[in-house]
Amino acid sequence: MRRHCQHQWRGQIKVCGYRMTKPRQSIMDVLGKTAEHLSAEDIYLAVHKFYPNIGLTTVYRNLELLVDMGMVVKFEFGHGKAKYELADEYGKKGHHHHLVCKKCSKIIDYSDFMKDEVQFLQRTEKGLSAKYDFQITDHLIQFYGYCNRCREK
Amino acid sequence: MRRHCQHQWRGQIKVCGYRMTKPRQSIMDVLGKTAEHLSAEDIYLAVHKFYPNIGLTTVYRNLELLVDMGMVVKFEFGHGKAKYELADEYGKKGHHHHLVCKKCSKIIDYSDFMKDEVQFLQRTEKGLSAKYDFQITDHLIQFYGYCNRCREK
DNA sequence: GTATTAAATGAAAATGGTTTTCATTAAGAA
DNA sequence: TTCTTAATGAAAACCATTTTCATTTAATAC
Repeated sequence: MRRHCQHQWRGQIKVCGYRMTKPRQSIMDVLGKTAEHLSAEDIYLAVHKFYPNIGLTTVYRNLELLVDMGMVVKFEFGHGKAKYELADEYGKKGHHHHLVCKKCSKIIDYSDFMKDEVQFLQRTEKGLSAKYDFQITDHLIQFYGYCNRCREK
Repeated sequence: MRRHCQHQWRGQIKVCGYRMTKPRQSIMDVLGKTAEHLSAEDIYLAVHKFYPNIGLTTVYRNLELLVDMGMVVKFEFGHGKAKYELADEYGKKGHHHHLVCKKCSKIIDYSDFMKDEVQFLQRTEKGLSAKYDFQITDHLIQFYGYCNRCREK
């Protein structure tokens, strides 16, 4: 897969038989420009600034579509609202995981220590697939705890 | 921590300044007896059979309390309802993780390949804590995919 | 450019898991 | 047994997300 690129997005959507609409484009733009982990409402508000006609429903619908197409990833960090980010291949962040603060909900992206992780995942996925006859397509690795500001000194 | 044991539960609750009530006891009983991953409603229905006065509200309230006390773990597998199980130290399952089928939502517990995992976690947590000044208390590792019945052959 | 047609949209209503409110009950100490 | 306060249950509220449905619009054909 290639890097973040509008033409690729558009192409992908066309190829899949969908139309390139203004709301669709706007949502992708917002996701492409932020480094944050946005909720549907966050995205709605951001798009609303330059495209005030957008409806929250449309945001949800398009996010679902983009997630299905693999261009966006949905995360549930456990505070009610789902968060969305561009998939590795479409965003500028590259492959990363998250540290989640249990107090302030701050989320830190990290992409260190990935060699270890890849090794661990390869071995484990192989072993699990075989033992449980289960086709693994995906994994979730998240660390929870307290960030420096929330930790009692 | 010690093994699954009613007297420990009760003691723990008392020690924390809470009262031992019939609904509380019932919820712990249900969680202690099942091997499944129960939702609040599942627990409500199970308790309801032998304690028909139980209210769903009470189930939610007590689950929250038990989670706070660390006796129960809450999981969000991503299909709307949270699932609950006894914490490692209180249940009979021991430390384990989950394989989640994206189609039928079946959840398989596994506790194999843990040596690798422990190694990976130790190294990674150590590295992340230091680099991001973040106190890690907890982690979530989950594999998603298709179980043998849902996988197109 | 215009007509055509099905996909996409937006507003409002519905959904459904979870939380809150509040009057009542009951656990545990005195 | 009394007393205090935590705990309970029913009903209502909450709130993120989905559904409904009439209207708009992107993309294709003319």
